[in-house]
Amino acid sequence: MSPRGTSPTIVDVAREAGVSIKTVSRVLNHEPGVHETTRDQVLKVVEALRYRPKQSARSLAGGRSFLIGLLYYDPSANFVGSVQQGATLRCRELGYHLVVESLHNDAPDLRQQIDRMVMALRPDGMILTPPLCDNPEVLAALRDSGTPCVLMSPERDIRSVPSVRMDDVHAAEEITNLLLSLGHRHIAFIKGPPDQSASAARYQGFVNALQAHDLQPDPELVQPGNFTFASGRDAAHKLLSGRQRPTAVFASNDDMALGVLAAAHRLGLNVPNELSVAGFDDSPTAALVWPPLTTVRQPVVEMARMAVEMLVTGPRNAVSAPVDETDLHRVLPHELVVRDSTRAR
Amino acid sequence: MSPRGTSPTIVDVAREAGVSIKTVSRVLNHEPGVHETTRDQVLKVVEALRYRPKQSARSLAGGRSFLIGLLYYDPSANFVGSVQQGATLRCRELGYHLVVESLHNDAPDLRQQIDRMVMALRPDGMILTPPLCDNPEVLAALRDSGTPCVLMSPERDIRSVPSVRMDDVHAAEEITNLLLSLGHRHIAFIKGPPDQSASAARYQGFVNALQAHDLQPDPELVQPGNFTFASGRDAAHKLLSGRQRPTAVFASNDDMALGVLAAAHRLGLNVPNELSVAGFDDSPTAALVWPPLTTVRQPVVEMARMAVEMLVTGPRNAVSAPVDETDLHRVLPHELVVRDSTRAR
DNA sequence: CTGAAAGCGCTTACAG
DNA sequence: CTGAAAGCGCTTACAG
Repeated sequence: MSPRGTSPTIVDVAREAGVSIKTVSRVLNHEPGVHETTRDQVLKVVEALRYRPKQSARSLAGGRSFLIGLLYYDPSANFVGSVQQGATLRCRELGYHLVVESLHNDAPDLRQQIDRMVMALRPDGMILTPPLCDNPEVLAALRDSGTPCVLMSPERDIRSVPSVRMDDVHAAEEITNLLLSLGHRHIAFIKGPPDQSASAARYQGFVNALQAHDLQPDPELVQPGNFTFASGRDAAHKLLSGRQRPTAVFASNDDMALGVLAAAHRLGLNVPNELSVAGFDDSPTAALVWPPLTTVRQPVVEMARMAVEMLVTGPRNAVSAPVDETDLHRVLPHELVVRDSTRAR
Repeated sequence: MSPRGTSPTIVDVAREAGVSIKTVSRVLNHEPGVHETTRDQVLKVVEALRYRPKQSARSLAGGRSFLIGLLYYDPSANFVGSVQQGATLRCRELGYHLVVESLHNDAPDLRQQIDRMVMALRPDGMILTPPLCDNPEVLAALRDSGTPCVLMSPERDIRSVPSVRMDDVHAAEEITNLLLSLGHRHIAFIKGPPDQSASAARYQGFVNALQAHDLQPDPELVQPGNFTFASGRDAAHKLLSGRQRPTAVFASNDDMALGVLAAAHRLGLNVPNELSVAGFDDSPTAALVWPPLTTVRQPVVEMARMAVEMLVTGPRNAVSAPVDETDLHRVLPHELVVRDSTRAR
C-alpha cells in the first residue's frame, strides 16, 4: 500500500478477482454493462487491497488528467482563499485535484508560463479569477491550447466562455434599501475605480434603489474611490467635513468602508449613532473592526464549486445539443450581512 | 502545439533532430554525457516544435510526479495565501507544480482523504501547515505512504522530519525591546492559548527582554487570551480599567491587538498617545486599521520557498551522508514592522 | 456481459 | 557519447 514500495496495480486486482483488467477498469469508471456479481467481487478486492488507480497511468492512457487548474494573481485576496475552499471540496467529491498557479497579471512571460503548465499537466479545465479572467493574453493562451475554462466574476461575459458571478447591481440595491429603510435620506456613495465593471454595477444599484424611492443621488455625496483603504478614508474626510454631512455612507467595498470608519473615528464621529457605514464584500476584517461592518457576502465558495462542476460535467458529458448561453453564465445568490455599523437615524 | 490536438512527442523531436528518443530524454533531464553539438541540435528542435514533455508519461515511467502537495486547514488564514505564493513560485522555478487540498483537521475520514490523494497523485513531497502539521494522524498517514514532508511552523520539531519556522522567542524579545526603548515600563502582555507552543515562546521572549532590563513581568499586567479579536478586547478592558493602567500593551498576535485597539477606542483612550499597542503576525488588517499596527512579519513566503526546495533537492539529490539534524530544521529571519501604534511615552 | 491486444509518451536499466 | 528494448499502469477501440 505504500506508493513508494509496491502498491497494488490493476493487474493485482484483476488476478485476485478472477477477471480481466478491462473489467476492473469498467467497474472503477462506473461503466455500464458489468454483471452485479462481478462488480461486487471487484469492489471487494479493491477494498481489500486498498487499490487506487494511479493518476499518471489513467491520464496517459485516457487523455484525462483529473486535474483542475486555478490561476490567480493576488495571493492576499481572501477571494482566492474562498475559491480554493469551494474548488478543492468539489474536486474531491468528483475525484479531481486542484493545481494552483500564482501568476503576475503583467508578467512578460505570462503566455509562456501558462503554456508550460498546460502542456505539462494537461488540466481538464481551468478556473480563472480576476484580474486574470479579463486578461486577453491569458484567455488567448488557454483558447489556443483547447483547455476548457470557467471565468469567476469576469468584467464582462464572453460568448461561449462559461462564467460564474454574483449580481452586483441587486446587492447594491439591497444595501441601499437597508439604509433607506433605516430612515436615511442623505446617503453618500464612494465609488470604485472606473475601469472595473463592478464599480459601475454597484453604483447603478445604488441609483436604482434611490430612484425607486423617488430620490436622486446628490452629486456632492458621490465620491470617487479606488477600492483601497486610503481612498475610502480620504473620500470620507471630504464627505464628513462638507457643508452637508450625510447620515450614512455606502462604500462600495469593505476596504474603503474601513477607511470611512477610520476617518469617522478621527473626526470624533460615533458610528453608528452619528453615522451609518456599509461596505461590500464581507472581507475577514469586516467582522473584526469596531463596529462590525454591515456588508454583502459574495457566494464565492459556491461559485467555485459551480465552476468545478461546469468544467467536469461540461462539454464531455453534456448532450451535444446546442449550448444554451444562459446556462453558460451562472449568477449565484448573495447574502446581505447586517451588523452594527448601520442604525436608524 | 495544441494539447487537445496533436502536440509533439519525444518521438517527433527525436526524428526531427536525427537522434534517438533516449538522447532527447537525456538533454531534457540535463543528464551528463551528451555531446554539445547534439545537445544544441536537440534544444533547437525542442524550441521549434515548442515541445514540452508530458507529466503523466514522465511520472508513469520515471516514478516522479513533479507534483508537490500542500495540505492546509484554515482557508481564511492569510498564512496559507503566503505559503502558496512562495511555494508556487519556487515550484515553477524547479519545474514542479503545486496541488492543494483543504482538509478539516478533525474530519473523521482524514486518513482516507490523504491516502486517496497520495495514492492517486503520488506527489513527490508534501507541505503541511498548522494545525495539520501537528496532527499525528496526518503525520502517520504520510509516513506510512513514504511521502517526504516538510512541516511549516509546527508546534515542536520531530526528529528526522524536516521543518521550517521563524524564531518566536527572539521576535517577541524585539517587540518588547522596542517598547522598552520607547520608555515604557508598565507593559502589559496578552497571551495566546496555552495549547499552542507559539504562545509560550512569545511570552518567553517578552520575559527575556524584561529581565535583560532588570525588570519582571507584573502579574496583573499579564492577561490570558486565545488569539481571537474578542479575547484581546476583553483582556484590554480588564487591563485598561484596572487600578494601574499600562502605558503599552503587547498582544501576542494581531487579532488580539485589534481587539485592544477597539477597547481603547471605546474607552476614549488615544492610541498611540495614551497607549502604545503592538501585535504579532503582520496580518493584512494590521496595516488597515487606525493607527496602523506595529507588529512582526513572519517570513512565510521565504519559508514556503525553502520548504519546496528541501523537498525537491532533498533525499534524492543529497549526498547520502548522515543527515544533519540542524539542516533538517531551518529557522528563517523575521522582520520587525514598526508603524504608528507605538510611541514614546 | 467480458476479454485480448495495442498503445498512451515517457524513463530505466542495459548494451555498445 | 549514443541507442534499441522493455516497461510504467492504465484506457481505448475492437471482438466475441
